[in-house]
Amino acid sequence: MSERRPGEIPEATVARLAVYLRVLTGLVDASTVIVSSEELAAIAGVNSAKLRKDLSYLGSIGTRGVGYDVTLLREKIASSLGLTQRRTCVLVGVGNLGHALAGYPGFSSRGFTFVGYFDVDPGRVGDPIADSKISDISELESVVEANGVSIGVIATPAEAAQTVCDRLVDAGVTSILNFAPSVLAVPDNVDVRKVDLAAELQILSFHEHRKSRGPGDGLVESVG
Amino acid sequence: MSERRPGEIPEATVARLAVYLRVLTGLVDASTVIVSSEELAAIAGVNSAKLRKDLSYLGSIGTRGVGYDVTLLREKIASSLGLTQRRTCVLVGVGNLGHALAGYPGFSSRGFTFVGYFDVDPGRVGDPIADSKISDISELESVVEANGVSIGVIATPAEAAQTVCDRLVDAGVTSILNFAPSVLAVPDNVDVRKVDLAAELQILSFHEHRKSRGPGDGLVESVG
DNA sequence: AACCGCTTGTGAACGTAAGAACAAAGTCGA
DNA sequence: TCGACTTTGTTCTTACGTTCACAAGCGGTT
Repeated sequence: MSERRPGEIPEATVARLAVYLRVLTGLVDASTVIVSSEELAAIAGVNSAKLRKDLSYLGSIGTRGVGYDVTLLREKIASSLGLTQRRTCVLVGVGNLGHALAGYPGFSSRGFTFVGYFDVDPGRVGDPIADSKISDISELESVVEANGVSIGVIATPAEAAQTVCDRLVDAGVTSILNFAPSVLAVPDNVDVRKVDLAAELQILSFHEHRKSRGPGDGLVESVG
Repeated sequence: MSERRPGEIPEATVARLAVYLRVLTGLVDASTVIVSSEELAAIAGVNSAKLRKDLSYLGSIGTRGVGYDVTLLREKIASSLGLTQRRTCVLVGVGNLGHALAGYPGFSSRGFTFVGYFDVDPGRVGDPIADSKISDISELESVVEANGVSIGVIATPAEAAQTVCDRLVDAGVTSILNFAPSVLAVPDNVDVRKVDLAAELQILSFHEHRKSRGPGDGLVESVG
């Protein structure tokens, strides 16, 4: 039992592959040719055994006694993540955060092309954004369908997120990155990842709280 | 074995508590008084057994046969996350993303007070930002120490992140939220959470790739 | 060609998390 | 006051993820 089909990569591993990819790109830029799992793991901030196991899901890439060919490994990871083809995306909700995302250099440099930026606010429509212009939300479906967009990024207020999500899914989008603080309901074939900024701070707050109580005593506070 | 000390809440649970908290705040606004684990789980998008187990770490809060008192539960979660006291934060790196974060309403409304916004660029210093002004990075330490800042948010380019991180830690910050695409090295007593925007898209890309190959065949691509 | 040292790839042990199922404990109605 | 009904809190099972430890395999050296 628990035989993993070839090509089946665990979720936790996928998330780390993206990190390894970034680190490897840095190594390529530094003209590094070979890297050992120990070195790579140290840079990526993980255990070297974990790194080797992660990479083993992609096949036998390294050379025993030597290490990994940096360029080859980077290509293997990129191909596993499906980054050999550019992917088209749309962004919905162009407030502060939406603007920041549109200007984020990491997206286009990593193979993601934004083919549309949408907002409901007529006052914003037509405004320039990242060498393009903000479009009215009514054009969402036609742009998605015309460009075969597979990824939608939602940066609207929480109230609008589910409606936008439904429209994206109906238009054919099968992956969604959600920055709105709300839980999205989607069909099974659609993947959602959420980035919850306030939640991140709250999680840190929890750890601060725990530290300030001192580790080891759990029942300090009187609830009365 | 594996007895968990009272007050020891699993990481996975902590992350979800923040979600429950947000949902509960919505219910309070809607004047809901009582909610069952089934209802709450549905809204939060989780399994109801998981939700009950999560809440059980906070003690026995619900009433069998009835459900949970919405207000009480919200207070319990807030207190567990250490949100009963306001926490002071600083933001370093005021580019596009930094501005968006500074303007994000979810932070101050949830008990986080930003007492400083810093940047290295002299051209930006003094610019207004979120009813405050951008300060020069040289003032970082004094502001952190004067305000007992516990949380630092890094929104600088990748190259600057580790240096900024070191300075924050030296000044006494014990929790860091990192938006820069880089791995931060910190002492054991410091918590780091990272938000890697490009990685999020890459993870979605992986799932798109997997879907397009069709589920079930793992060895389609010829490697030669 | 045979050996030695190094690093990978992996099997097995451990720990954490998720989900099903049920006993405990409360409310409400008669 | 008693019993039926509802929903929590928890136990147990299964799955997933991490880490250790080492055999397998490769390059360099003699």
